[in-house]
Amino acid sequence: MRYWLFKSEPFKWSFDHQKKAGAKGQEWDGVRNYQARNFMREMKNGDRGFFYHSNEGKAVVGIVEIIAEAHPDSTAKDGKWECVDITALMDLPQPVTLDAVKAEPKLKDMVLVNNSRLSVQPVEPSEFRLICEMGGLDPDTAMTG
DNA sequence: GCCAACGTTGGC
DNA sequence: GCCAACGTTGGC
Repeated sequence: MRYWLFKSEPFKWSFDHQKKAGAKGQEWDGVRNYQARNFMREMKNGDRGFFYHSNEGKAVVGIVEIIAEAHPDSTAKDGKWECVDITALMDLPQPVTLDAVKAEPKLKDMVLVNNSRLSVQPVEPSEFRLICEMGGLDPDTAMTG
């Protein structure tokens, strides 16, 4: 099991939208960055991820689960772009802001801090656990429950 | 709204 | 294959 982070501008696709998509989930389409695509190719069903609001909010707001592994992006004209499907699992009771992440020395190596433009990125299990705790969420429930 | 950082494109 | 020009992302 690996852990990830999905970034979205809330006015385009927010965690509320994601929750309304329900258990059938939604394609994480529109990614046109090779690094991000390659990470999606590594994802497995059941992997967990953070849902992060960029620009407005700038905070980790919820937990998602991968429910379909990489497949062609239906919004791409050619076949080289792929995406996964994700479903919303739960909210973070307290969103964990980018400021809070930057203020925590244990999180200084997060991709979120060091490569702010990458929209799909891996998260270390220790980082995932800590952010769950900071957000008031039981890490075991969020990570495996 | 600005701009730094980064990725991509295209001329050579 | 290099690199300048351009476009986009996202923090501020």
